[in-house]
Amino acid sequence: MTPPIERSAVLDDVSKAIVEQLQEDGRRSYAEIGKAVGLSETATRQRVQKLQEAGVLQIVAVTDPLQLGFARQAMIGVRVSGDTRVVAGAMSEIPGVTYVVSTAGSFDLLVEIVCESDDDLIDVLNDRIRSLPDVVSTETFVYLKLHRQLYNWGTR
Amino acid sequence: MTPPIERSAVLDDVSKAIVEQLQEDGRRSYAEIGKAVGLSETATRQRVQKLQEAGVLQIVAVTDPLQLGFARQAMIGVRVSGDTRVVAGAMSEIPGVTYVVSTAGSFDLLVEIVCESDDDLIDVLNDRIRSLPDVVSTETFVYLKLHRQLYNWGTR
DNA sequence: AGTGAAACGACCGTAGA
DNA sequence: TCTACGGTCGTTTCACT
Repeated sequence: MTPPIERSAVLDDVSKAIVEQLQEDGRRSYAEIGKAVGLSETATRQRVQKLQEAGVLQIVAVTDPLQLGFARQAMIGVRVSGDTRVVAGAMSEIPGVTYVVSTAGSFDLLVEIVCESDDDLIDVLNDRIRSLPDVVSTETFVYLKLHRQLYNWGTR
Repeated sequence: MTPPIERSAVLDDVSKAIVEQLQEDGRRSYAEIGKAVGLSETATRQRVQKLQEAGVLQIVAVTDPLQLGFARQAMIGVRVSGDTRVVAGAMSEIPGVTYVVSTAGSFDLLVEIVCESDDDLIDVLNDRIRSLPDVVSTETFVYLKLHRQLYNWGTR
């Protein structure tokens, strides 16, 4: 007898509803959220706290780079010789690097960069990324328009 | 005479400090933030409100896909014939698509997907992405490990 | 755009089912 | 793990600089 397939039991329906509320407004009061999901203020607060401690949920301020004067964004595909983890660690330390992920495919790493101008982008690419020992080659994809950016998936 | 170069005057130093506080904890009280940046609670709240209305700042819950049972993530490089904007719009509607950006380079679009399994990934890729009229070809980069993810850049 | 004060509401610990 | 409750603190409005 095989056990029934268990679907991500991390969040029950009530917690999902709570998270949805917080995705709309991260500062919504626990009392209001509780009213919406049918729970007391205390219980709501306890659930949110547990989710945060478990690292499932975090409530943070998110800013728009364009509005802060960072007009240039790009994704860099990187091919690496040797340990990708070491290179990934080095990449993560570079100012303006907002995203580093190891991948399977024709790139070993994908690295997202945010900067003020084309000149900054060239500087970072040459001085900080391509100059790293194990970086074999890179390919740059300059952002033209961000169409969609979701910080969450899986709650609705 | 040329005017002096103006550096993103959207945020003065005080507002930057406020945003930094909220990046650490999106629910930190305005009173506490005000104390840290040397402003009254009211003034602090007014500044945050203005930033939110201007779309510079938003305070939201961010969840970890892995902990919610979405074990498979991938970036898809897409080559498109015709209007990339139309294709980008169609991509944005696909469930599990968390990121869509138009790029200059050997891909026209970069699309990030979050799903539960390899089977789901194959389904989305074939049934939803590669089946779109103007999609010429795709290249998939399956995520092995997310090293760094910043939701902000430019405040510190 | 900022402060300060007063009324209100949210937050947070504790107690108990 | 939930509800109930009271003390404390944060939020909100308003009058004013």
